[in-house]
Amino acid sequence: MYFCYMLSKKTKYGIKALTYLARQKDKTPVAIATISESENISLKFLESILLTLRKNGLLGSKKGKGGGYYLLKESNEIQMTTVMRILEGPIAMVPCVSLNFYEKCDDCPDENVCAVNKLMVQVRDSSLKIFKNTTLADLCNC
Amino acid sequence: MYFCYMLSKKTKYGIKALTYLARQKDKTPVAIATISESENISLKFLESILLTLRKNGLLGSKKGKGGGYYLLKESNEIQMTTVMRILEGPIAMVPCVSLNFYEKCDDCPDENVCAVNKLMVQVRDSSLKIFKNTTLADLCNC
DNA sequence: TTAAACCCTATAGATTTAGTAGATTATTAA
DNA sequence: TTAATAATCTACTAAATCTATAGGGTTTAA
Repeated sequence: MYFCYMLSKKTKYGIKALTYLARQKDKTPVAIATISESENISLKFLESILLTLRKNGLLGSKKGKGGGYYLLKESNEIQMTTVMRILEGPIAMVPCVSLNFYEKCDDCPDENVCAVNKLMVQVRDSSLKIFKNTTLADLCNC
Repeated sequence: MYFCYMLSKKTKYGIKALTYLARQKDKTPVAIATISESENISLKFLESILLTLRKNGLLGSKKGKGGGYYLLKESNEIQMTTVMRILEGPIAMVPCVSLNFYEKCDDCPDENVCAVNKLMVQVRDSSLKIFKNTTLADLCNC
């Protein structure tokens, strides 16, 4: 059985890594290898994930000995909408329903009559609400 | 920009075809080609979609001249949970969160502490609620 | 005889999930 | 000051899987 609109491992691992960093007491850098071992994530894959999180302003990094990654904000200031948009892309399941990345369907003459649009608008709104009201702090058990 | 946990065209087309059939006054069979032209869906693709909907008990079919597909139930009796599960697969975005197709993640030692699990349970519940409370009739503007 | 569903196979292209190899940078120890 | 070390960063490659069709032939009923 295939899970069709499935969460990618990229996002899954990214969230796990972020919560790992959120559980740290201070903001001293944590090496990729440390997170990789603790969370059972392929090192090189995690490397690329943390890089995109850094490039999108969620993480800071320090090179060289004693280096690693650290959160740039407090964990209760990081909404899951931000995380999801960076790692997974738009929240909407159809482009014609996306707030930030709207695209018209070429097969659909009128969105206001489209059943798919009507249904997915609701799904988008409810998911968005959850992602907005949940922060990293809510997820990291601390 | 890629939509990562995107709705497949299979599901999209399937929902459109179902609402097309729901809008018919009587239950006389409608040919695939008719739906295909009206909804701008590739004929052969639609063929396979309608076939799976029939095999899963949503549609009836009639072969030969004047044949086609028709709804087996009233449109207000067809929940979108059923449609989504047939076309798209499990509602959950992660196997470890699925009600009907649960699978443990091999990387995750304890689901009760897992941030991804915690978040996705909420998303599953809210999506499920929408799909359960929406029927074909709600979507077909009639 | 014709029009329709049915069934099987193949496939280009995209995406995901990595793996491999090496470059660059910063710290630390000699 | 220099060399070693440890870390991030960059770029290429590749297997596996999934999507969205296309083609062609068979069966059934009017």
